Amino acid sequence: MDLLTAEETRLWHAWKRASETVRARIAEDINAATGLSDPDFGILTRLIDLGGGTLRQNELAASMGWHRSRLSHQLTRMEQRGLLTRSPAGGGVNVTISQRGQGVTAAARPVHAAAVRRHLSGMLPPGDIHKITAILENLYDPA
Amino acid sequence: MDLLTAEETRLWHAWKRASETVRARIAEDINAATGLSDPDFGILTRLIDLGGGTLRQNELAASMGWHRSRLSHQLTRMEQRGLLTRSPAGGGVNVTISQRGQGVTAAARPVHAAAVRRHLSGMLPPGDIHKITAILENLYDPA
DNA sequence: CGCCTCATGTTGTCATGTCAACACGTCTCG
DNA sequence: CGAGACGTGTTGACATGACAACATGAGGCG
Repeated sequence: MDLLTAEETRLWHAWKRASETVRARIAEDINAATGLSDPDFGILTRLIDLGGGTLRQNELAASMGWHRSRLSHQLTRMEQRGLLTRSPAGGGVNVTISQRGQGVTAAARPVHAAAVRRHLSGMLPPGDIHKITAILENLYDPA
Repeated sequence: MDLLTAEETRLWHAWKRASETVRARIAEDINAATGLSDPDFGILTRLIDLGGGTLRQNELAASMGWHRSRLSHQLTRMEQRGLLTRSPAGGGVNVTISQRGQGVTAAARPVHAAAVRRHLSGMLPPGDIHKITAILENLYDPA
């Protein structure tokens, strides 16, 4: 068949609308409470959780699933706002969270947790969460 | 509890990654085949499917779930590329798809259908599609 | 008519995201 | 050592998206 069936179209529209809406709602909660954007928060938490405060720019990009240039632009903006610092390190660059970055991240975590529950996990059938997670993971990285 | 459990964090990461990846893959298929971006395609199909080729800018914005300024910017770019025209119409503006716009949209539809199947519906457990659609719809517009 | 209000778009500014071109080390191999 | 190849980042140009300020015209009401 050439075109989408009504059921497929409905799935496609629901997917797009849900993706945009959930992302926007959670981002807005975090931003209202802390001034961090969604990309800001993702980077800062990875610096702490994966690197104890410091990561090679390279590894950071891989863990975010981002291209180098995207990360470079984002880090430039975040560095200007004093959330982190960059320093050359043997064939690469180390990214280190600043004190201000640590404080803001600590403040953002519970807000983020509440937002994820309110706008995402709390809206899903409780018994299906594990299965849904597996389906989502398979979408972007098929087994 | 203050912070997310490991299971919740996994869901959140999977959600974000899947949202971005699926959107990007489908958009890239359409763009490679026709030069249209995802917003381009959304607007052109709505002009045809909802208005038979012409819609008030107002209605177009509502059907996309967009703010006026976003639509205005997008239409400016699309008008410059000859995909549509704008003309004042009693207290508003009529947006009309051009012939070129119609041709490109017709070419894009089967590509879009194939992309949705390859990157989204085809990756889901077949028996669960209806349930997943309902879950997604409930996410952005709770019953 | 003259003024006000509201709906509708437009515009400017900035953040975000994508892509291609470039810069700069390190490493290998001659 | 020295010339490339490669890995790693940076930069510039542009598309997209969010938000606020402004322009404009239609309607309502004196």
